[in-house]
This record gives sequence, structure tokens and C-alpha cells, in this order.
Amino acid sequence: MFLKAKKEIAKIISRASGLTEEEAFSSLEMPKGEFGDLACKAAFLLAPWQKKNPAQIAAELVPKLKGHKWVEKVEPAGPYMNFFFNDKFYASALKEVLKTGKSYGKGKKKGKVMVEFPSVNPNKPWHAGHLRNAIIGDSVARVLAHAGWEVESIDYIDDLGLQVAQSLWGYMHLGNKPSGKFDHWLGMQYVEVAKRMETDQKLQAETREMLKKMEEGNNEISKKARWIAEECVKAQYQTDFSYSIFHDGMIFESDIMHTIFHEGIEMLKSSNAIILEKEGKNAGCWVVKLGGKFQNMQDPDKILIRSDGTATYTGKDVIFQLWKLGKLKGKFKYKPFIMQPNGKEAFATGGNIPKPFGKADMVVNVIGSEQIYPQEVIREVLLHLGFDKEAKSYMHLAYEHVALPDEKFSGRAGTWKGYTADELLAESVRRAKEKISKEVPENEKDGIARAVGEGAIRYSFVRTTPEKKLIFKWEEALSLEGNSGPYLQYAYVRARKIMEKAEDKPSVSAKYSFQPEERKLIRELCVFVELVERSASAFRPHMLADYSYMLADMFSKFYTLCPVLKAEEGLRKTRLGIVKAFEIVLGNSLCILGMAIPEKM
RNA sequence: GGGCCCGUAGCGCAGCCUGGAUAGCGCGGCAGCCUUCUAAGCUGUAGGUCACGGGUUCAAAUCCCGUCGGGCCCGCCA
Repeated sequence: MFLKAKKEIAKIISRASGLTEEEAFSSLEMPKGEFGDLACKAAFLLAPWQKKNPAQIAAELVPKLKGHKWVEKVEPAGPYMNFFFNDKFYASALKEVLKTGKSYGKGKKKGKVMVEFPSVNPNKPWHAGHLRNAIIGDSVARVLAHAGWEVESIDYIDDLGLQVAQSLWGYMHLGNKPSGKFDHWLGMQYVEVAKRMETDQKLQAETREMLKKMEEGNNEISKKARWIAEECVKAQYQTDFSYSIFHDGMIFESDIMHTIFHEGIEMLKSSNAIILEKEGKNAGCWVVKLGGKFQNMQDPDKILIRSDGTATYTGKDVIFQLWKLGKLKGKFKYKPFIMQPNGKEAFATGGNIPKPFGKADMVVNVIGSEQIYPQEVIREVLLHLGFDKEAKSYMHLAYEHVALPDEKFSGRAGTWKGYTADELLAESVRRAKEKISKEVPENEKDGIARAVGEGAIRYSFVRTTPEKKLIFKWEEALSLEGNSGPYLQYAYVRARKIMEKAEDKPSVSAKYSFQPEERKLIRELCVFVELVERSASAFRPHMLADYSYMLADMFSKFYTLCPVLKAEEGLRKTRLGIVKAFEIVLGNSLCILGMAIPEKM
């Protein structure tokens, strides 16, 4: 609706000014203050070749811009030309939202995208840093889906890492019985083993030996390691679910090794993408010669296959990414792994069921910004292989890590203790519960506190741009007031309450005269459509967090100034329409942000 | 040696891609608003050399170059 209005007005401007429709369209913006609904700055563009000052051009152009069915008036304001929409426009915009409902803002059908996150080692609980990754990843997956993409959310599980070997050693030899949540318990074993390994050479040798067995597969150690990894992932996924984070599939490293690895290696070797070094320090290794911005590096050669024939981490990753992009013939077989609260089963590799995972048109990897370089290497390899299109749709969503005020999170040192995702949620829920009014019956409090506590954390983690480092502070992460998750939930709950109390249905009157607060709110509802598209194509869900806040803010202002249920008959039904439309749009937005909505607050 | 990210009010952030009207918001401060659809709310107020220096432009927080401060990366580790 808004977009349509914008396009039609651009046409009018184009005809009146001689600018192309594209130029006219991009000269239109939504002004901040009370400058109308649409501001046109085309006069700036016209000034150089008309050799007049922009204000004069605007004044002359304005009379020629009238006559659109949705435009009440056009006013020159210095060099700007401001369009004010009429009530008819606002009524139509409202009706559109009411009619479209849950599909409002939904984009046209696009291709298939695989989003990978958070790929945490399966030997410890998630801490605040992993949580940021997962919340960003889940939100990006949701916004891409709303924008029209077919989304597969996948998780890479490195069950062949040293960390798992160390944890397994702890499981077998430390003599502690598993108790409590398995990932927490296993994480503690890992910290203990890591500490001992610093000085214990025998232990070092033993874990190395275990790692070798794990890689070979088909033995007691490898089976135990896989079991431990799966148990840990199941525990980690309880955390996943408690934050409404969901996946479609889990790809285990051990399955990559015996399913697509050799094919991948052969593909690389037989291409011109990587070359076998005959001499020098990399003799015997297959390397990729880096170009572009890597050219001036001290060593612009990146080894993918070592001289002993094994692949480096980046080498393995290249193969995995090739699989995602549908470049390998090998297929994984899956097994049902865990039933998720959203009603969808999550599958893991290592079973005997085929699934259509992979073959994506676009890949989005949510990985820390410290891996920008290896991720660029992968893109470079794709280019060397001649996969230009794929290289362009290979996206690294780089995010900065979460740190504590005085130290980093370290899995090995155990600085995550006290800051696990589970502990954050428990504390957040506790604080939320304290705040619930005494009038709410005791048996309803837990459900409300859960939704609010979860929403507070999701919002606080998603609202900042990913490239900004996050210093974890309880007061900020768990904020329940102001620009916070609960503020959005509160606005939504208020709107829903009005709809519940109203006995009549909303119905937008053609004769309604919209108040300034109402116009502002409806205008903001219109923005949602374009915003979903922009947020998705930039892989920046924080834009929707920001938007939701502004939307809720405008509703709060409307709420205090415009009574709905007590409004006179002529106003009431249309205002109910405004409330309902707000409920729909904020609801859609909160859904994309993965935020739970409490029954009441 | 090279590369990437961050620097906006006391604190935490948005705006930068696509340059334009008084640089927005929250917390904290100060002053108000609950017999009125839920005060997890609303209103008002104070608080800013947009790190610094150049450049481009009619116009720069936004684009370009440089400097400084903070973080990260460049391994036959993962």
C-alpha cells in the first residue's frame, strides 16, 4: 500500500520534473518530524541543471504534483516537497493490514538458504557468547523465512575435536558420576581435564590416542565419543528450546568424514583451485594461492591438505560448504534426533533416512568475526573452482564476541561458570517474576515470568548490531524497562487486552478523521513491509528489534492519548481496527525476533 | 608487513550501505501523571567538539585519505 503510493507519486514527480521514475522514487523518503508522510528531495537533483536554487524549484514544482487519490496536500518547505496523505490512504493501509494478517510483510518466494549456527563444541553448556550466536542465527533464519526464503537451519557438531576427547577422558577416568544437566556436568569434567593437561604429559598422550581412535571410527572409543557428543547436544538443545531457538538438522563431523570428505578432497585436487607444492616450506601440501586483499600478506598461501594427506580445518570446512551449495554427490542419511517444542523434529546425520537438506542457493554462516579470514579463504576457493555465483551467495555473518567486564569467556578455563545460557534465563525469569503484580494469581506467574524473562534476553542480545562487541552486564541483559523486550511484550499484551474486552469487531470507517498519533502509528505499520526485506537482505535482525521498539513506542503514545473502548461510537470501531492492525504487525515482528508473548503482564 | 571491526550525551545503543530539514532512543538525573482500555506505562526538562585532522560536495555522523585509541585475524591448531 505504502510502497504502491510511493511508486505512483514517483511517477507523478517524474512526469512533472523530467527525472526518471527511479530517480524520483529514490528521492522520496519518510521524514522524521511533522513534515508529512513522504518527503521529496528531488529539487536538490534538479538544481544543477536548472541553474536555480532548490527552494525555488520546489515551489514551482509543487502545484504540478497534486491530484493523487491518496494525497491530501503537497507543501514546499524550503527545498523539500512534502506530501501529506489523506484519511482515505490511512483507512486503506489499515484495511490492508487487517486483511493480510500473519502474512503481512511476507516477501515473494525466493530460493533456498541454509543458515548455520551456533556450532558449539559438544562438550560444555552454552554460555552468553554462544547464546548471542544462536539468537542472531535463529532471528536471521526467521527473517529470511518471512522475506520469502525457504530456510534450513543447521548446526555443525564437531564430535571429532580435541575438546570432546578431553571430556571423554574425564568421563571415563575422573570417577565423577554424571549429575544434573549433562552439558553442565560434562563442561566441568572438561575444565578439570584441561587444567590437568597443562602439566600431565601422560594425559596428553592418552587424549591424543583417543582422538586418533575417534577419527578412525568403528571402535569402542569412537562409539563412546559419539554417544557423549549426542548426549551433550541433547542437553544443549534444552537450552536452545528454552530460548525458542530451533533447527532442522545437525551435521556431525564424523559423518562428514565418511560421507562427503573423500569426494570433496578429490574434487579439489582434480581442479585448478588448489595446487600441490613441490618445494619450499609447504612441500607436499595442497594449497590455495590467495589473491585479492590477501596479496600483500606475508604468506598468501593457505594450506588445505597437509603433506600427510589429512585436511586442515579450513580444508574440511571448504568441503562442508561445497555440500551445502549442492556441489557434491554424496548425501547424508539422517535419524530423528530430538522433538522440538515447535512441533518439528530435528534430524541428525548418522541414521538411515534420506532428507532433502542441502543444495542451497544461499549459505549464511553465523561465525565469530575472528574467522573472517578463513571464511574469505573459502569464498576464494569457490571462485577458483569457477563457482562465481555461489561465491556471491556465500555469506559470513560475522559477529563480535560477548565478554565479561574483566575477562573473556574461556571454555577451557571455565570462566563461563555462572554465565551459562541456562543461568541467565533462570535469573531473568526470577527477576521477571518479582515484578509481576500481586493481583495476578500465583499459578499464572510462572508462565508469564518465563515468557518475559526469555523475551528480555532475546531482545537484549539481538538489538545491537552483530559487529559490536558486547560486554555482558546483568542489569543490561536483563532489563525489564524502557527499550527492552518486556516493553514490546507489554505493548502487545495491552493491545490484545483491548481486543478481548471489545465485544464488537473492528471496522474501518471511510469517514474517519485520523488523529496525529494514529497517523504516526499507521505510517509505522506501513514501514514493516520494506523493513523485513531490508533486514533479510542485509542479514541484520537488529533492524527489526529497533523497529519493534519504535512501533511499540508509538502504540504506547496512542494508547495514552486515544481511548478505544470508551470512545464514542463513530471512533470506536476504527480505533479497534488500529489496535488490531498494531497487534498483527507487532505480533509478526516479535515472531521474527523469536520472542514469546505472555498471556498477561 | 597486510587485513577486518568498533569509537555518537555520565553509561548502553540506533542512525552510516543509499550524504540533505532541529543527530534519535533507553538507563541514570531533575520535575510531573494511577477513582479514566494494565504505571513493565506516559509527559516535560537538563545533557552531544558524532575520536581527531584533511579532502570531495551547494550540503558530511554518513563518502574518500590519513592519524589516534580499543578489539580481532594472517598456523601442516581447531
